Formats: sequence, C-alpha cells, structure tokens
Amino acid sequence: MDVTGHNESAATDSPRAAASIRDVARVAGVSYQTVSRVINGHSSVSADARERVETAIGSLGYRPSRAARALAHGMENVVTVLTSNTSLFGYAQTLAGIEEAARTAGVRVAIRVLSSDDPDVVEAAVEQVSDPRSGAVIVLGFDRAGARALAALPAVVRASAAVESYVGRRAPKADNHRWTWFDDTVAAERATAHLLDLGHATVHHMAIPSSSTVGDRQRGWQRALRAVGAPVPPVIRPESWTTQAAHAAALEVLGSPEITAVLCGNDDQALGVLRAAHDLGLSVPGDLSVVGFDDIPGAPFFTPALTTVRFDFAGLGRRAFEVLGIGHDPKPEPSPIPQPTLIIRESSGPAATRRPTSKR
Amino acid sequence: MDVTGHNESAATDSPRAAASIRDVARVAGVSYQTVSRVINGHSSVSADARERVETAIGSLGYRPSRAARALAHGMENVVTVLTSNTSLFGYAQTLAGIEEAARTAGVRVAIRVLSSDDPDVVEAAVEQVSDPRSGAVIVLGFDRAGARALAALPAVVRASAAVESYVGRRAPKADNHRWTWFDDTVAAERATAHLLDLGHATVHHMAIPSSSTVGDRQRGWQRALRAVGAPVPPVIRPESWTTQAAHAAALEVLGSPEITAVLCGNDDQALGVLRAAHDLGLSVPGDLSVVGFDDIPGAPFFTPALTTVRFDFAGLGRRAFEVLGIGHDPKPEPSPIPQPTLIIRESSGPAATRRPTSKR
DNA sequence: GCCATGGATGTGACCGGTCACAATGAGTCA
DNA sequence: TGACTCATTGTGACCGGTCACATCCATGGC
Repeated sequence: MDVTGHNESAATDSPRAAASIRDVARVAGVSYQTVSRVINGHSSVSADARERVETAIGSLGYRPSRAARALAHGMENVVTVLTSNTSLFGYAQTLAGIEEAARTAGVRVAIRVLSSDDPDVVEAAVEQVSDPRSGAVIVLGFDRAGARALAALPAVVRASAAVESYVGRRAPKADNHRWTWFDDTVAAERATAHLLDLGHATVHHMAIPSSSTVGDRQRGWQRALRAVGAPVPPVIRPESWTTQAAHAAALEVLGSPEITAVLCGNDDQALGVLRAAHDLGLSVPGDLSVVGFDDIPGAPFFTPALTTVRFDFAGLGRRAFEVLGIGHDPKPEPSPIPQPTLIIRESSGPAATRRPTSKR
Repeated sequence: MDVTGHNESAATDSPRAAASIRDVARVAGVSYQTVSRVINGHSSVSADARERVETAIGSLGYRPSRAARALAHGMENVVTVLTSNTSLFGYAQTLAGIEEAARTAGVRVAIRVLSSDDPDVVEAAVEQVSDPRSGAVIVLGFDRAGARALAALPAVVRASAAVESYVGRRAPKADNHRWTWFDDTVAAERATAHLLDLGHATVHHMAIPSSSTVGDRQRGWQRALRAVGAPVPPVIRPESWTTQAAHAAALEVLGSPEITAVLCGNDDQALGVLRAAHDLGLSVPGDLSVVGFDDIPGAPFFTPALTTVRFDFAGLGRRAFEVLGIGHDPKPEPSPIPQPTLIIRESSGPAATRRPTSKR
C-alpha cells in the first residue's frame, strides 16, 4: 500500500513475502515439522534444534499465519461477540472484559452487532457466526435481541464443534451452553430492602424492556416487598430503554404523591427519573428516592449523586471468556461470577410524606 | 451438521464435515474452478452451469471458508480496530459505525485494546496487528495511546501490504495514511463564540489530556477569543480525563468569580464541572455557563441540560472504514466527514456578574 | 476452408500450516 | 548379541480456497 520507495530490506534475497515455516526450517537446518514442534512447544525436540529454530525465527521475523493454522486445524482462533449494542456502559464494559481475557489467552476478538431484534436479522447473524470453522461465540444476552440470538443458537450449533458462551441476566433454560450471569434477583432485592429500611411504605419499579415478562430484577423487587408485607404497585414500563422514554414515563406517573421511591431498571433510566423529578419540582431524596442499576461512571456526579447497584461487567466478560476453555492455558476452573454491590449515595433517603403542594 | 433427524442430505456418504468447493463441484457436475467462479461472480460462466452450482450450494449448505480464502489470497478479510477504550461514548460509537459499514461490506471486525499508553505496550500491539496477512487496521487516535499507535504504525507497515485507516481529532502529519477526523477547531470556535455572544467577558477552557500540547480544540477556543479581543485565560488541566478529575479541578478553580463560562473538553468533564458548581452553590447558567463536547446520551437530562457540541461518531466510523476501500463494492468516493453541531440547551446563558457572596 | 478470436471450462500447483506415519539411532534388557 | 523401547526427526498428504495456464469449441472475417 505504500508507494514511496523505501528500504530494500535484507540483503539475502527478496523476503518480500512473510517468512514461512519452511523458510525457518531451511535457515535452521531442520525439517519444517521440527519448526512446527518448536512453535507449539512440543516436547520431543532436542535443545540444540530448538535453539537453532528459535534463532532462525528471530532473524527472519517469522510469525505463524493465523489463516494457515485455522485452515489446517479446522477452526479459527477467534471469539466472536454477538451483541445488539456497543455503546451502553454494561455492554461496552463486558466487551472490554472479554477482550482483556482473550488478549491474555492469545485469542482474537471479533464483534458482530445485531442491528435489530427482528427474528430474521438475528437468525441470519447467528447463522453466519456459528459456522464451526469461525471459532467460538459469546452472546451478550442482556436484551431481547440477545435472548433471541441465544434461542437461535442451539439449533445451529447443536452438532457443530463451535464453542459458545452466553452472558446475560439470568440462566438460560438450555444447559448445553456455558453461561455466566449476574444474580439480579438478589441485587434487586437488596436495593429494594434498602429503600424499605429507609421507611418507604412501598417501592415502585421502572422496568427495562426485556424478553422475559417477569425479569429477575422484578422478581427480587417483589420478593423484598412481600417480605415486609408492602403492597406491590404496578410496574412502570417506558416505551424503550432510553433515558428519554424513562423521563417521559416518569413525568406521567410521578404526579401521584404516593410514589416516594423508585427502583429503576438502570442508571440511564434513573437519570431520566431524576430529571423528571426536577421538572416537577420534587426534591430528591426529600420527596422522592431514586435507585438505579449498573453504576455508570457519571452516577456519582449526578445531582443528586445516584444510589445504585454496581455490577462488575468487566469481570463478567472475563469469566464469559474463561468458560470457553480456549487459548493459552485455559483455566480448568473459571473465576467466580462477580457479585453486585449496592452503592448508597445521595438519591435515596428517609421517606417523607410528600406535600401535594410541592408540585408546580 | 445437524443431528436432529431431518434431511439425510445427499445419499452419497457422510457430509459430517462442512462442504467444500469440490463437494459442490461434484454435485453440480462441474469443476471446482467453475464453482469458484460462480462464488466470486466471475463473468464467464454459462447460465446453465451457474444455476446448477447455485442449486448445489443451497442443497449442501455450502459456505466458503474464510481461512482458506485468506490463506490463498494472502490477506484476511478483516479490519482490526486498535483503540485504548471501548466504553467511552465517542469510542464506542465510532466502533459501532465501523462495524456497521464493515458488516454491510462483508468484512469482519476485530478489536484490539491498548491496555495502556506505555510505548512498549503500544508498539507490541501495533506490531502484532500490522501483520500484512491479518487484514486492514483502523486506529482510533483520540488520545495519547492512539497517537502513539499511529506513530508506530508507519514504520511497521512501510513495507507491508496492510491497509490502515486513522481516526482522530486532527489530521496526522504523515500523508501516507488514510485518515478521517473532525474539524475540532471550528467546533471549539463556534462553541466559544456562542458563549461570548451571550455576553461573557471571556471563556475558560478545561482540556482533555492529549498527545499534542496544543490541541485543535484549544486552538479554536483561542481563535474565538482573539477574534473579539477577549483575554485568553490559562487552560484548566485536570489530572486525567475522568469525570472525577474534572470535578476536583473545577472545585479548585471555580472559586474565582471571574470565571463565568467554561468550555469543557467533553461532556464527562462537563458533568463534573456541573456538579462542582452545585457543590459550590453556584447556579448554572445563572452564575456559570458550561459547555461540553460529544453530546452523550445523558446530556439532555443533566440538571441543567447540557449545551454541547454533537459529533457524529458513527458517521466518522463508517467513513473510516470506507476510505479503506475494501469489501463488497468499495465506494470510490467515501462519504464526507460529518460536521459537528452546537446543541444549545440549558447550561449556557447570559453572563451575569457573579456575587462573591453566593459562594458558601 | 483456414485461422484468429474469445467465451466456457478444466488441470496443476500453491498458500502455510497440521496430522499420521515412517525412519533413524541410541540406550536398555534379557 | 539381538530384540525392544523411546526420543528425535523427516516425509507425504491434506485443509479449502485461488491463480496461471491449457484446452475445447463456436463464431466470424477473409
């Protein structure tokens, strides 16, 4: 690609093309098979031969060809992450965790975005990605598109050699996948209990749209309410998972003074709720307590700083990779699933009877 | 491929392994070369032969092997994105744009994270990635690590056939790369002018740490100030690009009442500044105007909603891919570089003399 | 009727690794 | 000393495509 006339490189001949295993063998005075053995750390190679091969590799700048290896081996040394989103904090962090683990293990990371949750689109993507020759697959199943991808996966992969991993909010039904997930139930339960402890008569819940009608977060929230005999109010359902939708939904419902605490599906929603409270002249946490999920980087700097549940998404991603058992020295026992932590900041406080007059 | 007992496919033998080009040829009654021609849309194939081949492909579920193609062709059909971060909005969106364009063009996207801006780390990553056989490379040069990667790239790539693209804040010096960047100078100039128009005597600037001591944003800011003869105050430099560092830096400097407007390096910093103003009892925009860069999704919902400059990162990413000229029908003329837009919201307003007493 | 032209098709070699198997030579044991 | 084991090394075929080149046949101009 470079047209400028540069170096003529080594004086030997024209090593224009990259050095191959046979070039190394010739220089080292051994057979190509011996070179292959050295590269792969095979045991039965004499110290003498090994050293000469390593020297030759260094002097030629030899690097094994992924393509050739993949062709011979029948599978690429790649893990493809199937996700519907790259920007949202949780997704991006999980991807970062996967990449880190994969990089350490010498495995390349590819990414394939699901452009919509249309079943046809999802199925096409899965079909494309689950060619056994194209390596392992990790599905980020945080949302509907991901859940559909997971559902489409088994049929395709059933008899193939492809290895796949599933990251999500809950354990999938099929047990032929290796999965990693957060204990959302406990997390939601704890966050709800925190609000109840502050004296709120009950806690409202704003849900993120999900494939399962009753998500794990919802379940934990209900469990906490029932544990203390608190009423279970209807779930607030914004039209989408955007901050804007949460803001709009909150503007509609926050009028009723009986809402004193809201457990939001994630921090982005919580931001919309905070803003809606501000728009309605409600003070947080004076009139309303708000709790989120995820602990996005901005959360500590919202006004008020957001109480939220922190998830170790990067740790989740690392584990999702580890369970695949591929790459350099795969761990027999992957790291444990990281547990969520409740981070209490300013947006949650003691319950106070709301003055209907405070609404302007 | 599939164990569930549907079709037994061809009665011939056991098509356990994936079908190859020669299998297709046998079924279609042509040579493997003809199959190759059909796959690649070569012209000189009779309609009859083409049809039989396509039928055979369908019935065998044939799919070409990336690995074999890469091996024969000498280069993989992959673009690797080299970046220091996956979570920050701008990075993630750019990645999304690249992925979208690449997906459309039938090119796989790989990602390689620079774990630090340590020159050794960066160089090792570049060295690894710029193997001409492993496809094209796109460097996200938004920060120091990216800039270093770019600097390391030419030396490695010089004699290789690798195609690379550079995405950044400014055009790199070397012109042997294909680059795409935002006009940060104009963007900063416009944002600064907006504040000056509101009557502010001058505008302070909080910079994001960058490789160039004088970034383009800084240049545009200065130009706008000089255009109206406003003084150029010293740049506020947080220790890092985090919201937390911006918050800390702002707490230190916002005490002086002569600061009435701050142009922040990005929205994350702006959030920290907003929060610092709140902590100091300053009203925004009453006492202080704050403007950011990027227009992250939360910006409209901050209190106050943030005035900021919107960048079309996804568009930038798409263009970065297009300039590589790879994949299906590469565009001869890539889309234009998207222009930034100033989005005026609540955090910027008319200048007012700050009452020193308002500081608590 | 002859040869140039060109579309359609096939054959062999090759890309750079890996696997299966054979061959060599030294050391061990009966 | 012969048979056997075992470490070390080498050879050939193969993975699934692509490229370069040869071949075949139909057409058309002279």
